[in-house]
Amino acid sequence: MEIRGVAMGVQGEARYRQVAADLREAITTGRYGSGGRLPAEGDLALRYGVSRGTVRQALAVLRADGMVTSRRGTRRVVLGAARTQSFAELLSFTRWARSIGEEPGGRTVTVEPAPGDPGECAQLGLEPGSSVYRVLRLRTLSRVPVMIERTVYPERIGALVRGFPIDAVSHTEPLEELGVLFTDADHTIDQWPADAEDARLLGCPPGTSLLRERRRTTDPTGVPVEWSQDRYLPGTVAFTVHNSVATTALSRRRG
Amino acid sequence: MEIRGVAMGVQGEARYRQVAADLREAITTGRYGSGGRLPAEGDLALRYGVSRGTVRQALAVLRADGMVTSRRGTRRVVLGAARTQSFAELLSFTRWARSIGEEPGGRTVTVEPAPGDPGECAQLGLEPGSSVYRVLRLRTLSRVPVMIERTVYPERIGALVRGFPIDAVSHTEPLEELGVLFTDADHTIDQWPADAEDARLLGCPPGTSLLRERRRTTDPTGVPVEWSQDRYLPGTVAFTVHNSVATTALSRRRG
DNA sequence: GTGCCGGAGTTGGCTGTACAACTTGGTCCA
DNA sequence: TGGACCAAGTTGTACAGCCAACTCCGGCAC
Repeated sequence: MEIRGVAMGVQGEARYRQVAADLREAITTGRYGSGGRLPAEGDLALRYGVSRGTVRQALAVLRADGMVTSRRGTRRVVLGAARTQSFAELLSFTRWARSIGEEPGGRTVTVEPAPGDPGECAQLGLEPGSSVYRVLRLRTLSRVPVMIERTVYPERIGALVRGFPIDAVSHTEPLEELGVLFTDADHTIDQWPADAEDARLLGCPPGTSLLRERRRTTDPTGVPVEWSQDRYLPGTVAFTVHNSVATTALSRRRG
Repeated sequence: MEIRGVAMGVQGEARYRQVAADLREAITTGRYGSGGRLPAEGDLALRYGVSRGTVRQALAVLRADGMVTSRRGTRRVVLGAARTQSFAELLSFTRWARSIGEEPGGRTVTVEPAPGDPGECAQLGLEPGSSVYRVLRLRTLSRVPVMIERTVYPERIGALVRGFPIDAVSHTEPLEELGVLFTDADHTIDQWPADAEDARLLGCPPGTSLLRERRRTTDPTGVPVEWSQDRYLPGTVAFTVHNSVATTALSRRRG
C-alpha cells in the first residue's frame, strides 16, 4: 500500500484492485477471523488513503467472490477464503493444473477442417455450413489421462491451432499470444456416457458416465472464439460455484 | 420509467434495478439485436433521468449476468438474453420447477435429530457432536422422481423443519416465512454412484452415476443454515454458469 | 424482568465532476 | 497505396458529498 496519489501506472493496476488484493490477503491469512467483522468502509478509506467509493468498489470484488457478506446497517462479515479461481484458470486446463500443483499434459489426437454441423455453427454464430476446425485432445494430469477435449474453432482461429505441435500442452496460451482474446464464457455441466472413442482414449469401459462441461467462449466484441466439450473421468474433477442474492451467475436447467 | 426524483419507496425498488430490469427486457426482446451495441452510458443516463453512476450500476448487473460485455473505449456489446436465474430459483427446487413450468413435488422420507458427524458439524460451523437434523426427501417433477435431497440443518432450524407436513412441497419457502434468511451459497458439482437408498427411491440400479450438487447456504451474518446434498438422475438436470474476466464465481477442483 | 424507544454507527443509493485509457474512423502525408 | 497520426467518442477510475434505510445497543418506563 502507500501508493497514494500516484494516479495509476505505477503498477498499471487500478487502486481499487490493489485494495481488494490487500483485503483478500488479510482475509485469507485469517487476520479478521472467519465470521469476524471487517472495519467500516470509512475506516478502510482512511487507512488506504482512498475515497469511500473506491473502497466500495474493492469490497464489491470480494463480495462477488463470496469472501464477505454485506448488509445495510451493520459491518461486513467475513465468510472465509475464496475458493474461486481466475477466469484464466477456469478456461485453460493447463493453467488450472499448474495452479493446483499438478503437471498438465496434452496430446492432440486429430485436427480436422470440416464444414460445421448446424449445432456447431449456431454455437459459433456462423452461417450454417461454414468452415470450422474440430480438434480432439487427450488431457492428462501427471501423465494420467483424465479428460477428453473436443473443441470447435471458427476457421480464422482453427487455422492457427492447426499449426501448433501435436504435443503442445496448452492451446489457450499460444492463442492469447497471437492476439486472440477470451473474455466471456458460458458453461454447462452435466453427465454423459463415454462413447467408444472416449473409452479407448481414457481407458474406461464404454458407457461409463463422465462429467461433461460444455463451454462457449467469446471475445470482448461478443464473437464466439471456441465451442468446447470436455469429458472428465469420474472422480477427477468437481466444479464449484459461489452465488448470493447480490450476484448470481449460476442456473439450473433441464437435462 | 418516469419515476424520476421520487427518492425510492414508490416501488421499494432501487432506481438502478429498475433501469437494469428495463434494459434486460429490451435486450431479451431483441431491441438491440444480438451482437448489437448498447447506447452510451451518458445517453442512457439522459433517457432514464439518472446519473451516469446509476446507469453504470445497472449495467454492472447485466454484465454479471453475461448479457453484455464492456470494454474501455467502445460501446457495450449485447451478448444475448440471460440464462441465469434468481438466487431463489437456484436455492429452491420448488421455485426452480415452477419457473420452468413443471409441477414440483416433495415427499419427506425421514427427519431425524442426531449428533452431527465431524464433517457435518464443520460445514455448519458447529462444535463437533452438536445436535443437527438430517432430512431425507424425494423430489419429483410431474410426479416422476428425479432427485434425492439430503439436508442437514442446525438444531435451531431443524426443529422448525420437523414440524412441516410430510408431503410439503417446499421447505425453503416456509422457512423464509419463519424469518430464516438465505443469502449466500457455495455449490460443488460432481458425480456420485447411487447407493442402495438412492436406487430404491429413484428407481434406478444401484451404482448408477448420479449428478451430485452439494450446497452450503448461509445467512447474512455468515452463519450456515443448511448443508445439502442433492443427487439427480442422469439427464434430468444440467447446471449452467456464466463467467468473465470481470467476474468469476466458478472454479474447478480436484474431484 | 421485559419491552419500547431513540440515537449512534454503518451500508445502500444517487448525484456531479474530473481525468485517464482506450477504440475507432478519418485525414494527411510520404 | 499504405502507414502514421489525430480527434472524437466511450468506458474506466476516482473523488466528494448527501441522505435513506437499517442494525444494534443501551437507557428508560412499566
